[in-house]
Amino acid sequence: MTQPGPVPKPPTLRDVAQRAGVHSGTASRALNPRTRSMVNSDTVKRVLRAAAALGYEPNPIARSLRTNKTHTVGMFIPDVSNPLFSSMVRGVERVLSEQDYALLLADTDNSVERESSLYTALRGRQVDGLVIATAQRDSPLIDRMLTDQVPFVLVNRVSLEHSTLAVTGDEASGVRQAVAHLAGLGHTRIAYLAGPQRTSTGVVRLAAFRQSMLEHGFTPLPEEIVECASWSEEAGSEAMARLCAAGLAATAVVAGNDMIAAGCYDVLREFGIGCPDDVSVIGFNDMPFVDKFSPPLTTVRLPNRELGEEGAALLLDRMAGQAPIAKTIVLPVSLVVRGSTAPPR
Amino acid sequence: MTQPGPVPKPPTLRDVAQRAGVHSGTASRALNPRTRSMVNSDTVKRVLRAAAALGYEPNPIARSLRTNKTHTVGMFIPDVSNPLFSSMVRGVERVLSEQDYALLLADTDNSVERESSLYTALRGRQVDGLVIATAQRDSPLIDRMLTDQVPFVLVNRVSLEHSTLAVTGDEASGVRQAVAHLAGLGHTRIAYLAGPQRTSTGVVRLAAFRQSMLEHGFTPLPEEIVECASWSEEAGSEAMARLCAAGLAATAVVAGNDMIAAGCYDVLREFGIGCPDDVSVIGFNDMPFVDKFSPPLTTVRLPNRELGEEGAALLLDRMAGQAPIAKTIVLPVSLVVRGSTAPPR
DNA sequence: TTGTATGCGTTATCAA
DNA sequence: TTGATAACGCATACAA
Repeated sequence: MTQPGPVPKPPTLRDVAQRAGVHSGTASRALNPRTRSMVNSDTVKRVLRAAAALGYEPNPIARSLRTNKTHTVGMFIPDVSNPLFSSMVRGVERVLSEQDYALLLADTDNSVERESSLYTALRGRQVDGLVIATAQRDSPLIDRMLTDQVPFVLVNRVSLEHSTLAVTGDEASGVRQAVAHLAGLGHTRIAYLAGPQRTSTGVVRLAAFRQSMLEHGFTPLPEEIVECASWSEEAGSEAMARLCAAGLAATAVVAGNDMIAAGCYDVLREFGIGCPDDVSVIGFNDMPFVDKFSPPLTTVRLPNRELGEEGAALLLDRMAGQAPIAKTIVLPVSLVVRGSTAPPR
Repeated sequence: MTQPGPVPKPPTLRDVAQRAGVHSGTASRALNPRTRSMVNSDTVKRVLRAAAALGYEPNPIARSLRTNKTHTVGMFIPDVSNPLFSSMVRGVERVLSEQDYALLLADTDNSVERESSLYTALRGRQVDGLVIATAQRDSPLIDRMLTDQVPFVLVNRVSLEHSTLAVTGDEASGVRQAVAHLAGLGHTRIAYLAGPQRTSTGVVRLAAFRQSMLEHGFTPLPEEIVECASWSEEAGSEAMARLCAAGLAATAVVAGNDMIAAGCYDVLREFGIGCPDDVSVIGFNDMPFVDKFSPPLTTVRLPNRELGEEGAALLLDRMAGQAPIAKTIVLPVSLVVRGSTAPPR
């Protein structure tokens, strides 16, 4: 059994310098790839060898204090436990870790207050940049980042007020594909269960729906477009119930996302309305297990993980001064046709 | 339109001290609750006022350099995009942020090498502690943390070799409840689709299954216990197919987790075997949407978020020197009975 | 090409 | 109770 014993202090730059027989400044230059050219290649070799022998790792804290860079990126999301966002987190984390950046995660819980206090905390920790996947439209976050001049990129949302770096799925195309698919099946009366209009995604999708309907020459009745209180199953149920109560004449329903579609399923079953026999349903996001629904859900797949990856890459470029201040990357989305859509009868 | 303009440098301790007419050392003591008692209460007031006026925020980098504490905790998980883990992350993040700790997330992707290099990276960043939710049994991670004497807590797993801090669901009870439920319905031939035995969870659940069967006086045939290559739907399908190929005599199947159960569903359908009519199925985890399966999946619910919360709290205690070095907290689990289980016919 | 010196913003030690 | 001063480990401007 090994004794606990004190942990030996990690070697510092000076230890390395001493062992290599040079001064710490030289060791610093030799170790830093960017300044390495300033030093004799023999010396470089000696320093490198000494560093390796001692198992030297630069102390990022000290480095940060000196350089004002932390090699750390913060990410704001409403809720990690939502698969939609966790996929983005995964993408972000993956790209960052490849470049030796660390990810500081902040769950805002959809609270603007919490977002604000977390922002202060992250700023205090001197994150070099921020990935924003929260989409509350009334949040002052973007303004604050702009005045603080901290590099950031919006993921899965855009700003209507400012031009910024952003990576987003082609929401409009997704909605268009959904409507076109239904139209192709012969549907003409299509209802829409919109996500909350206080979120960026909510308004973008709804606008795209209206536009798509127009393009097909369909004119949805006002009561056939109902806004959900949140992106949840419960809100979806509630909205769908309202739709049914109003006397459902539509033969198809497009839901703002899969959660809402799931709520929709519940109400359909409750009312004894068959899917897809009586009404077709389309969701959004292609969340895990929606292919196991009965019937399996037709839905629009967003490249969430890629969204995160592209966002992180863009931010990294920006922080390196390689990217413009504003630029929007739009990633393609695809309709995944499953069993919840069929011709109207 | 406001001009970009340079961002004013944030005020430092010396700015505060100057404004309060004291020395920076005094200001430091006045600001720090722990040392505040050493300073005249009038002076404290002056300093506090000055700090507030300037909007002073201590620079955590400088503080860390001095104190060797970063107020940062790292978390290792196999995959954030798995709802199981993302719930834990949420729990951890929640508790940490309440105490002004930040969470550094590290996705190991089930790779021991990646885990190792991420560990080096996080150590370098001087995290004050670690939450470990990866469960590869052959990983040297625990040994390294032990020798490095970095505080850590295991979540959703235990170490068979060392005694450590750990928070886990009552896996054995979960399995027992599952088996008891099936036995109560009249099943006597129960098969088990085990998770990979290189994971801690995999072995714990399998052992519990064997034990539970024994307690009921049931003796599963060797071919009725099959190990899946991973915790995935595909692996579940494959294992279930093997079970069927061997001539399925069991009337019920317990799956190592919900993913495996989902794979099981696919094969059942393929073979034209009815669930729950011909065979009952039980999963593990109660993942989102398993209630939407057809039939809705009976499963064991683990308090994943609470696991994360308790883990973080325990780690915080430990880091404050308030918790013992080794202690296991076991959280209760519950069986959620849905449509995939019924009496055998 | 290398050495020297200084400072990043804090906390802690030692005097006063 | 307060002030002065020295680190913490690194990067860099300047000198040699």
